[in-house]
Amino acid sequence: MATSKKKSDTGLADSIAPGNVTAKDLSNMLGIAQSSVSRAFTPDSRISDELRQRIIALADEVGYRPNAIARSLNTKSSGIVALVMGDITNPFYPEVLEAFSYRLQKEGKQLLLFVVPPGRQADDVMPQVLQYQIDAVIVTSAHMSSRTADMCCRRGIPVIFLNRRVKNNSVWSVCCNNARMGESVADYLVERGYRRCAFIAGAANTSTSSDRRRGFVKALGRHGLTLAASLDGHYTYEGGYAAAHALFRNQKNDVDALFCANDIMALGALDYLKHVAKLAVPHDVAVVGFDDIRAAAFPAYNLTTVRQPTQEMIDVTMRLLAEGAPPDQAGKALHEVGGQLITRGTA
Amino acid sequence: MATSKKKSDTGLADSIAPGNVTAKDLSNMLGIAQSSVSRAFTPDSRISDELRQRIIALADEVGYRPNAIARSLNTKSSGIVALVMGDITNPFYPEVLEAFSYRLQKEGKQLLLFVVPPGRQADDVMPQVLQYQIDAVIVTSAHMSSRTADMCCRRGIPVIFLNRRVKNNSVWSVCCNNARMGESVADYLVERGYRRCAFIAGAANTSTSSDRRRGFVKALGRHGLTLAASLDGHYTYEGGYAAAHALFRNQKNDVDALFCANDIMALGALDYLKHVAKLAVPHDVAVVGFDDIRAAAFPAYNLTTVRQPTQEMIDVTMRLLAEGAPPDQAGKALHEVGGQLITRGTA
DNA sequence: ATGAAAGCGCTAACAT
DNA sequence: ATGTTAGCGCTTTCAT
Repeated sequence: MATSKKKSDTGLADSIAPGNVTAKDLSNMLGIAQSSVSRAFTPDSRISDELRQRIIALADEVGYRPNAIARSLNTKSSGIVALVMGDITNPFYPEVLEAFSYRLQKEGKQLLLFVVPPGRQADDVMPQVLQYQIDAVIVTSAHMSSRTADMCCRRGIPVIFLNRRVKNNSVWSVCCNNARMGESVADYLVERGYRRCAFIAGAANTSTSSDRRRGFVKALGRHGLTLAASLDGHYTYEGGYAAAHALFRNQKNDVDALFCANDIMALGALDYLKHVAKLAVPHDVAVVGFDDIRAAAFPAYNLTTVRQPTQEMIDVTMRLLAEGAPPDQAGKALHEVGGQLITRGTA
Repeated sequence: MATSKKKSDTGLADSIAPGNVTAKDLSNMLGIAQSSVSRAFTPDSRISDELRQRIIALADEVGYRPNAIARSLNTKSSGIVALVMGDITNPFYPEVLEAFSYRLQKEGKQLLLFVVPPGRQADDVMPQVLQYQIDAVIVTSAHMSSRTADMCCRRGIPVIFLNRRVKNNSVWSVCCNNARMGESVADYLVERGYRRCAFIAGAANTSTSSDRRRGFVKALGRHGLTLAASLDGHYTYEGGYAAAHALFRNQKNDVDALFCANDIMALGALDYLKHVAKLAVPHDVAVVGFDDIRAAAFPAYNLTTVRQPTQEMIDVTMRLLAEGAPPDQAGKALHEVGGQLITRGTA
């Protein structure tokens, strides 16, 4: 029981009080240079296979792993990607989050998450985020000022907007072809005989909502129609519900189809129409959403919607990250990937 | 326009090429010691108010913020809390995530998120996580071996299981009073006249599911009843749907009430019962869930369920983190907070 | 109260 | 291929 109580003294780590073995400890135990230990954990570094094996073996035995913080300090890259997300209440975003997490894990990167509270901006959290030598910032469903985006850019931190188009051309945007899909929805509804089509918008000022609306209106125009109504549903369930309420409370028949800028609003609208207004969907009124969240396929809703190509959007995002280049001034800062109309029971 | 192009040369940071101003730069500009800059950003440190003001003022002007990575390196604490989450598909967990994120933001801490893919364990990601000098690990809805938990503990990293009870007494558990609420559900169903009650379990081996079941069975026993059936629904929508299908496909009337170990299974069961089996809920069969996710209140489901006190659970978790102490050997490693039965239309 | 100097644990030149 | 030596940007003694 004569276990020595010395610590970091002889350089031989006590096997009884492990926890934080360092590269120095390891090198002492093996009688080699500390830098060799570092090399053993650096791919493509000049070190003999034999030495690397010995180092790794001992490392496994004593539970050594390089300290990522120390590494980050001199490489100036932490291996951490920040994801700034508003509106996590919308089930679409947890789906994005899940996919993103898997993707980053595969690349050995970490995911630092910020949920932006309703009514606040991504800007508020950025100063904090930037203290961590983040490799990149992905902003989704949240607003960030050009000023802040530029600040990141100047620090060499790429900023990518996912599911938001942004004017600022020091950042990338990755989106679904929203306007085009808006057109598809209009074409589909008109083809099915609907003529008095309304639009339930998401949050004001969001490109996704206005792009979808623009395409929708444009295609209606091609059929000689105009928008029967347009309300703001704030991208929330409650907003969709309230919009449907506003449109149908008087049983007036001005509207026979509802295109909602996202699914969660569509669910809210459906719940009002079916359970409160007691209308028959799609007979009395059709409803179409956008995103194709999981619940859209539940029998209770069975929602016709536009599927966002989440996986492809993330693939593009990761590719942009890997390239690391900021968008060229020329302008092509927007990447669009194609959505798909999924027809179910509501339209 | 004679802006000098020198950089980090005289020590005077160029105002045209900022990005990474360091404490050293700042101290040079002010003709003071770098350690004073550090002190200016350290609460309760010995520095005159006057000097601190000057430093902060300049820092704001040039956009200096202390490098969190460098700070972490010598304080050995990164200000980052890791959240390891399985099953993000269950809407309950995004709700937890949101609340947790807000809470950590309030304390100035960062949230590192890991989503554990289905079929894998939290153990797989822990070695990676530990490289980052994490302040604590919260595990929710995922399994982690005692071995891994002990490893964290030995490194001085507190591990807290949220919504999972665990035998290992080097970690804390924070749960709802699951067994008690299971009893409440049974009492409620029996009181409403249901006699042939089935249980749809979550993932096998999870304490939450078995605790809820145990309480449920116990209370049924008090009323002289036994469990009419018990199936595994794996805590998923599809699992709940499949379980209901298995129980009701033959229109046999062995069961008149279903207690599902979580809400998302209950939604699956409800969708099958109402839209496929065309049964009347709650007339033909009652359904009760657990969690009180947002969708439980949607008119399409209107689910009677047990509300988990998410906020309180997180409060307790944060308090444990602040205290930092590992559970005392004596055993009281489990914190239970009270749930609440929310009666709606399905039972 | 402030300055000087020694690390935190690693990576990245340099040597050899 | 390996060892030696400087840092990365801070915090923290230790002086003064």
